[in-house]
Amino acid sequence: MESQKTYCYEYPRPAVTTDCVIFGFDNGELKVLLIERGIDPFKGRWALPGGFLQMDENTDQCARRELFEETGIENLFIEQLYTFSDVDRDPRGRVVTVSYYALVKLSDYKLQAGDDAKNAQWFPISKVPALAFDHDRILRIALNRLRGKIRYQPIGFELLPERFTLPELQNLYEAVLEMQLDRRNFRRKILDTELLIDHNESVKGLPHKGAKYFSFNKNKYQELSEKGFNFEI
Amino acid sequence: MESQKTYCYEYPRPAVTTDCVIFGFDNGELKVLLIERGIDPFKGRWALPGGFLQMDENTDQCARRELFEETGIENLFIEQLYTFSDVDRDPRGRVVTVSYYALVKLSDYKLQAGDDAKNAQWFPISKVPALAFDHDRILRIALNRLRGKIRYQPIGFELLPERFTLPELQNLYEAVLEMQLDRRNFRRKILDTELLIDHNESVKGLPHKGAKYFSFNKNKYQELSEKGFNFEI
DNA sequence: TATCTTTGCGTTATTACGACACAAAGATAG
DNA sequence: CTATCTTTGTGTCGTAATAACGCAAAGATA
Repeated sequence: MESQKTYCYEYPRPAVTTDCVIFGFDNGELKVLLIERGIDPFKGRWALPGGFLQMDENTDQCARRELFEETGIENLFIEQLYTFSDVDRDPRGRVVTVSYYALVKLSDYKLQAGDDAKNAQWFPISKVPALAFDHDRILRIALNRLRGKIRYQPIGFELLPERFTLPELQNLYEAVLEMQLDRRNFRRKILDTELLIDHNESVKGLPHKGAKYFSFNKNKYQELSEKGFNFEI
Repeated sequence: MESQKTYCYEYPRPAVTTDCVIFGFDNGELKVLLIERGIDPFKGRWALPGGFLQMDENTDQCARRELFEETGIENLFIEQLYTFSDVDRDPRGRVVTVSYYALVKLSDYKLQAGDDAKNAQWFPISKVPALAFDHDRILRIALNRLRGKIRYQPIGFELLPERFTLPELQNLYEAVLEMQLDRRNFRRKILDTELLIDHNESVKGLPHKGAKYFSFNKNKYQELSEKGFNFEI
């Protein structure tokens, strides 16, 4: 039985999808969430979560919806990345994809990823297998964007729990940027922005001095941004 | 007579277009190329040049094609900007547009713009009228991108003739960034990059000292980029 | 009480940057 | 021929940002 094709147009149209590169930070490693494809094409291969644009939503809403459907994650940092439109990028036919990248506080969602019927898994960036479609390329571009952006916008905090220590923050930066930073200079730069709230409480139970907890002062950042302040590491 | 609708799909699909913000620099002013719409919707209003994606081209190719068809301009700097997909952005129906911005050496194309059947015109940024569709928003975002990018990538040269003087280059930066720069510090920063080729020839026929001609050393920039060099003004 | 590891705070040398002074070039006016 | 005018081209100098590094304090263990 042939499927009904009820939506007709004067000129041919590509299908439009969104794909999302979801970054998380855990165990000192930058990770990305991938989904194992259950159907052809690329059955059994890992791919970025994504899906088709519906007629009553824009691509931002589509990306958030797909993300929620496939992982249960809501209300996270998400930003448009790039639109991929090569003629042969999908063997099923002409598909244009608007890609996004998202940052997840992994501490909040550790349990839910993989709960879904679909097989979802966090991969350390260095251990990502060959992906379906042109998703390797999308991931590479997302990574470059993240590396560029984390230096001059305070998006790193989106990857950490609400409360974090300076060594944790530095580990995050070192993992994302793949370079070593001087502990004392990093500390000074971050604290001089006055964007961290000091909780005057330290990590306990370690065999050495525990670091103090901080959290990011979002309100103050917005104030300062409006006055022309620029975050930079 | 109803038009034939011969392209049918199982699910509804948006139309996909590209729109392009074309910047030029002339007479000390940053300008943008607009096209007067000859048909509804927004008949008589000014809009960004653009058109529908064809099935045998990607959006980059589409943007370049449309640009050539409407203005005769070829082989210029062009870069994807952002994809706009709000449900109501086009009164004719669901249209997703992949926007681009382009930089033109106006000196090369002064004559051709406006040659076309369509009415094309260069507008100084400060004198752009209210545009059709959401093109105001696209222009605003393009301008922000240009302002951000010109500071850390040598794209300003794409707006100048092959040979230019340092005062001309500075005028360009001041027009784009809308701020005054110190002549001597600007000079030092630019020359210290060693990316300019000195032609040892000066502007003649002025009632004062003429500035020396330079041109941008594209090869050297690519060399240096690969070694991790970063341009910055 | 000594030891060990990590955090937290400081200093110093070097470099980058902004503000500014002044000479040189090329034309014009007397 | 000389004075003048405008713009280009070069140098200096004080301040601010940055990188490199020393050392004490905290918190646990032996």
